[in-house]
Amino acid sequence: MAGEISDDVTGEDDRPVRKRLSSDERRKEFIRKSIELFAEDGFESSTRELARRLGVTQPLLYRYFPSKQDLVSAVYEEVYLRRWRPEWEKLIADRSRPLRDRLIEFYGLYTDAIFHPDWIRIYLYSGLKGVEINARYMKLIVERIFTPIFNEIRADAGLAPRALTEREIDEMWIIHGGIFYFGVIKLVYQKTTPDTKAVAIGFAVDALTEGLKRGFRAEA
Amino acid sequence: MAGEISDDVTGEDDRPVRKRLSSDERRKEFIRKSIELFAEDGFESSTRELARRLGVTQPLLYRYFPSKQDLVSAVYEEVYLRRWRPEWEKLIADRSRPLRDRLIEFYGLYTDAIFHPDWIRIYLYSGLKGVEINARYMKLIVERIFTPIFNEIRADAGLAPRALTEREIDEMWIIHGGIFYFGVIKLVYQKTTPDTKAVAIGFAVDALTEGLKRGFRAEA
DNA sequence: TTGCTTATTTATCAATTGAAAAATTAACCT
DNA sequence: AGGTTAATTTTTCAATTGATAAATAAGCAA
Repeated sequence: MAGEISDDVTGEDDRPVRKRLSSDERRKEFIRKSIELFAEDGFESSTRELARRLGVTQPLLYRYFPSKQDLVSAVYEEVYLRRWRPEWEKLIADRSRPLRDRLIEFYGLYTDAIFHPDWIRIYLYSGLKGVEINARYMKLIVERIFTPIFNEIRADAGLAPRALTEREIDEMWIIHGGIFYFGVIKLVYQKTTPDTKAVAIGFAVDALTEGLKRGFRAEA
Repeated sequence: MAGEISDDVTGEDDRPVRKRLSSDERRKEFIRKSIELFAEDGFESSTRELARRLGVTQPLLYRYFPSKQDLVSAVYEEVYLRRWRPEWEKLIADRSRPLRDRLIEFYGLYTDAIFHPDWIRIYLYSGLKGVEINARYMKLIVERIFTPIFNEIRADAGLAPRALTEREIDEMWIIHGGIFYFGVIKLVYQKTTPDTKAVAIGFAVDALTEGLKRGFRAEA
């Protein structure tokens, strides 16, 4: 019941657990625990439950966030943007390696980043709540992931680069969404192992590559 | 504000709108409006808002459902089970038609049934809430959809029937989930047109068929 | 019409919610 | 040590929630 205030302190245990945190640290703690809590129960979780889990009182929250909605927004920012790795784009475009290897490695890293209950659940919750940051994230996927992958598949097929059509974006969503949905099933509903993930990614990458190339054949 | 009690009455407007409903009708009305409301705002929507939309008072709900949770359960039943069409399975297994046609038609019908905001949102909400009916539904998909589709693809490839491996189930989830996720994007986040749906389904069906057959090649 | 059944409303509760204001106290600085 | 800053708690509110009990009235049967 008591004493669940902090996780790992200095290592010293003769000194009592640090009680007052700096403004910065406390704010981060609120966000960190919120991610955990919102992932479990949704954004309707109470600020009192959040405070209880942090071992502080509920009104303290309002020293750091003007309203609960501001806390929710901070959680969005953290969940969506902090896990994005700019190097993913470089990996996809690294033509010194076979395309299939690159795509499999990219989706391995990408799913390592997002196949966590908190990420997936908050993504779904925020999508359901109709938040605009969700749409922003999807736009990011199209621009920074679909576009380079598409370029590489074109190049690999010996074809000139060109922009994606709406139809091709939809097709890429089928596969990308399939991978995401696989994560939802394996994570939210049951357990998963690294190798089943790898197998699924291999299947998806081949389906994407073959599927898009099949479409290219119809071109002049 | 007032008078949003019923949809279409007799046509007479001098007579006040029908107020009392039979026990059966009222119960159905509660479920019907709940689906609408829960799809919009999630299961945390208040019973008062529900009553307001029906033009009745809030305690009336408790004549028909012992608790809000019972109403939620009734909504699950309605959403999940009422839309399932047993003839889907027959369609998939009808070998008088080319396999690709059958699969495309099946996914056309299936998505016609589930690509509605209420279905998709309630499916996601209930999944996030960790309800067991969601897991039951996924089991239904594997048994009544994946299994027959898999059998047909085997037969189409001239191979003997056999049970699905865990790996093949995962692979089928990638494609099936991709179609579902496509629906989520097109419906929850933007609009869609029938032909973009057909194109996406064609892509997915080919990816599934080719992908599974590719796996079969490794067999003895 | 009269009377009975039951669908519906009125009135009310206790618990929980987000939030504000004021009091307190831990920790840092000189 | 003493004094000051600011992190934290105490106290408190009004609104909203799910739910109950009793009063009312609509519609059917006689």
